Amino acid sequence: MGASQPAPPQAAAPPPARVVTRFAPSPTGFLHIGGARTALFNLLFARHHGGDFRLRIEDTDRARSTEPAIAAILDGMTWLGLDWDGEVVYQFARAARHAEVAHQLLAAGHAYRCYATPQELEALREAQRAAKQPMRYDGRWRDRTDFPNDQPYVIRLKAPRDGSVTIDDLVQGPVTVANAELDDMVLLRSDGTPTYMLAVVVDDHDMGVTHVIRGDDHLNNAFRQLALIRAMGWQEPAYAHIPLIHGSDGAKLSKRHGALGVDAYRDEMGLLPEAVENYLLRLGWGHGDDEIISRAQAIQWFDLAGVGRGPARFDMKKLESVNGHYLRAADDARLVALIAPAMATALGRGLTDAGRDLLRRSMSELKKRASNLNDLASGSLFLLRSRPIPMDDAAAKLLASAGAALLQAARDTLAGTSEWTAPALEHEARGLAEARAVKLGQVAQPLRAAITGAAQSPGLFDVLALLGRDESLGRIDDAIAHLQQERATA
RNA sequence: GGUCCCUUCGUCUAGCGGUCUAGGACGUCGCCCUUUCACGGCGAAAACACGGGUUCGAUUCCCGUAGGGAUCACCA
Repeated sequence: MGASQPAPPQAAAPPPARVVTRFAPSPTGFLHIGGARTALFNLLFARHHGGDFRLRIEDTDRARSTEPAIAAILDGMTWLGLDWDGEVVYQFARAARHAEVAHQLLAAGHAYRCYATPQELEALREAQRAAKQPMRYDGRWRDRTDFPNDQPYVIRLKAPRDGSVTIDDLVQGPVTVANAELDDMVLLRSDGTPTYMLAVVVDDHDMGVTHVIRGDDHLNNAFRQLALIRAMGWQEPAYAHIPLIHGSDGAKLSKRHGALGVDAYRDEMGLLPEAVENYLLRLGWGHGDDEIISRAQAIQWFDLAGVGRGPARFDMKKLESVNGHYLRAADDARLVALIAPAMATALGRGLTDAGRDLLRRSMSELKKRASNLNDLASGSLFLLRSRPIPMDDAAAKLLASAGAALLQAARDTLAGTSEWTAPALEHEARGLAEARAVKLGQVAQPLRAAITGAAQSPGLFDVLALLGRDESLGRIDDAIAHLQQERATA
């Protein structure tokens, strides 16, 4: 600790404070996957300790902050169920309070006016760069009192110059930085607005934040923020700096591999929020061999000590796999509702109640064959198509090589079944295959093509049962008619 | 470049001095199930970055090297 550190405010231990964490995104873009994970960890930690999870929008940069970005962040948080406590705090609205603290520091002698111009500082940096010296403010106004009257000035923190500061980071462990490495940061700009460094510290303090959990790109900032906290004599929060997420190639996450808004994971990739949450939780944190972890279990198990110290790579394949798991576990009616819009678009018409009911009844089979909602929707389309349904190339080939005669025989056999159920239909089909001394597949594949328009589908007899007698027979008739017409024109 | 952080299968991770012939998951490959595709089941290949220490004993502790990352604004 530096010799010039002020004494801790209270020697007596304060009562065990209620844990308060916060997620503080700046609304310059959308809520990306890394931010979502940071928010998740903050939420889980707070809930684990029965505390509060707050949300603060860091919109002090007026030029870069936008309304749509704020809306997108709130939307993304809501979708993922990252429910925050209390009101959202907008940092810009607190600028007066921030300035007040800066002036308080100035009055107490913990801060000073600096009249160096931006050009002057740029020249300083240039000289340092040329001399291969570390680039930092040299404190030229730190002890001066000959202030010009009409010149603009900034307020800088008079930070300790000797000694060092150690942060016992809850993820990174003890990290020590010499005070000589830190320069006197700007608290209040010459236009009177607060800098980020000032704003975070004041807001965290005023919001009662006890644990600052954020990306490790802020680790270096923590030391300067701590100097400010100590100058004010405030209670120091605990810090936890979690590693950033990297792209699949190990480079910093970019548009190419995953650094999209979470809305893209929902709207474009068709992922379920609980799957994204589970994947994010496991990215950088583990609990033994557990992979599928519910929110309730996560709250019970989550701890900062379990967070890895190295950056993790984003792996879309695994996310899809986790999504597939949650898709299969999801409620059928919910899935129907989720894919209905996309299906209506593909079909060019809205879904009828009968159509929705058919989807719901088929869902247990459909969802086993999809790992995201897009595939689920496209894989379900054949059920709702209007006759005659379109054939893909594989299906057309299957029908052509089978021939109309076989289809007709199959149609007659199926039509003769006493009850239109999957077991009964399968029994009939097997009987036909046996009578013709062919494998079941010889009969089933052409039928599948006629019924679904594809070479792959859920179990054929389940589909027949689901579609019903009239629709099924009708589709087979369509295929037969098509084959005969082709032969006639050939 | 200065400072700080990190390093177990391709990827996410378990491991917190002997239980490691290093476990799980995704991916890959093979087999089974089977009317197709999936789901599911079984199995295989696949890792402690390197070099020094400390120790009776290092994946586990310490120090280097290499590699990776973060950060050095009147941005956040």
